[in-house]
Amino acid sequence: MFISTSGDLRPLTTAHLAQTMFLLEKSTAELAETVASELSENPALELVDERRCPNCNRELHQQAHCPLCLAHDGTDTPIVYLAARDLSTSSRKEFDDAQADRPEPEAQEQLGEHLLRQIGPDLVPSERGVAAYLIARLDDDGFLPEAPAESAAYLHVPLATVQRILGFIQRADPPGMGTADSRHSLLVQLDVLAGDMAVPPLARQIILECWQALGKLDYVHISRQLRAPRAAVTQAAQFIARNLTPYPARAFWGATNGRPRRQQEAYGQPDVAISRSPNHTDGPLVVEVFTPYSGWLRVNPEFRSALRQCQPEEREDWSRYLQRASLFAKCIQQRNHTMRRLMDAVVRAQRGFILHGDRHLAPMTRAALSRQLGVHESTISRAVASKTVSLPDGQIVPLSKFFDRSLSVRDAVKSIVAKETRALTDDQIVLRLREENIHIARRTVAKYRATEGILPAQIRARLQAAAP
DNA sequence: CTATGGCACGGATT
DNA sequence: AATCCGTGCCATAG
Repeated sequence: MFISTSGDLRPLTTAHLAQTMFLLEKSTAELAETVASELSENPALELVDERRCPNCNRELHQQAHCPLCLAHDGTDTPIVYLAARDLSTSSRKEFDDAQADRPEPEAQEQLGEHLLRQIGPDLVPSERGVAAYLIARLDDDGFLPEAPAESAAYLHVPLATVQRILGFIQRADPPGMGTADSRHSLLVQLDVLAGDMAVPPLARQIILECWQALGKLDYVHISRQLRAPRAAVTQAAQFIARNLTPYPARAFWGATNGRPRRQQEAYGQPDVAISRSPNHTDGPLVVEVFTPYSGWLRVNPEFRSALRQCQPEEREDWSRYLQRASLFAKCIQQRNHTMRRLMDAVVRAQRGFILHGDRHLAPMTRAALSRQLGVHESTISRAVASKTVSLPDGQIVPLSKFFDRSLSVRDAVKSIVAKETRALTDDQIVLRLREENIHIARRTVAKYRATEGILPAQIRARLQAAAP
């Protein structure tokens, strides 16, 4: 219905196919670079700064798409169109806002720089390389998976140097980075904190001697083992829970409170934006597939005619340019076409999820979708893997979330636990789910709990007893 | 005995 | 061909 773009879109050559795949797996940001460099290298390629409505092909001026086509036809047929990133009007502001207080796409790298800046002044020049190496080796949680001695051997520097630098890293802004594990990290954080606030005397001892019991919130056991009053233990444990984090890297962004660490999903600008139609909130969903350029690509007609009258010795080079430009333009077109069809199918299938949340995610596989669209499975996989989507509520999620087989069930588990009055065991949760016509094994509930960061029933019960 | 987590297997998915 | 996922079995802790 919206496929009125000019020409034949079937892959003509293997080169065409290969390059289209190559382009499909790029995110919008990466595509921007590719297009820019192709434009600068290839004089035969031209960017025409003129936009047309992808539905009716009418020329557009200021608007992102033509209002006639937005006036909805059916009820929930999605409107899918290409939009130049910098011209997208509706969601632009929200992206900026979202980006302001959220982790950047390369949070890891930024965190690294952040650390280096802090400790830089303390280092002699020869130590900077060591510091950079150590920081680069930190994992997602901020731990150093290898022993300092290993790093020292690898870098051919004295162990003492490594230890000195690690000391700086551990005391830098998100405190406790560069330690071996959560336990060491907590101890370091405690030391840092002790500088400017009162730390319960028991806290350190509990972490040192009752690590396992602490994880299980078993205060009775701890107070017996340390021969300390219950109240003091509880107070110390609460201090730990409130002020320290077992995963130092994650504390870099956002607040440290909120115990079941809500791992907020963090991405930069999305590759696709889904929003409600501005006029009819019940109407079709509006889907913007972003392109990194405005206008469209084609072979420069002047270049083509110049070819006829150029010098013979230049002819070969020129026609090579020409061919390459036309191939590139076709591939970009093919990519955009595939992305539009892909998003159209996805949005049709997942309308409920988009509007009403995780619970309504319909099971959908890449394989089935590839059959529906008549493309190869790997095409879908690649296209899905590197893209993010912003939803009407402003969340930015990876496109792959639309293919999560267990999301809706996990959400059901979450809400059952959230509503429970007494802590339910996994078996009881299985029964509750059965009432909602969801049939899964007890073992699976346990797995889902784990991935959602929900504690086992016994510990939840203990928490409930302590809290009110 | 009950609740839970680890390991590993088979089947589906990518 | 490699990976992911749901599940059964078994060991462990309380």
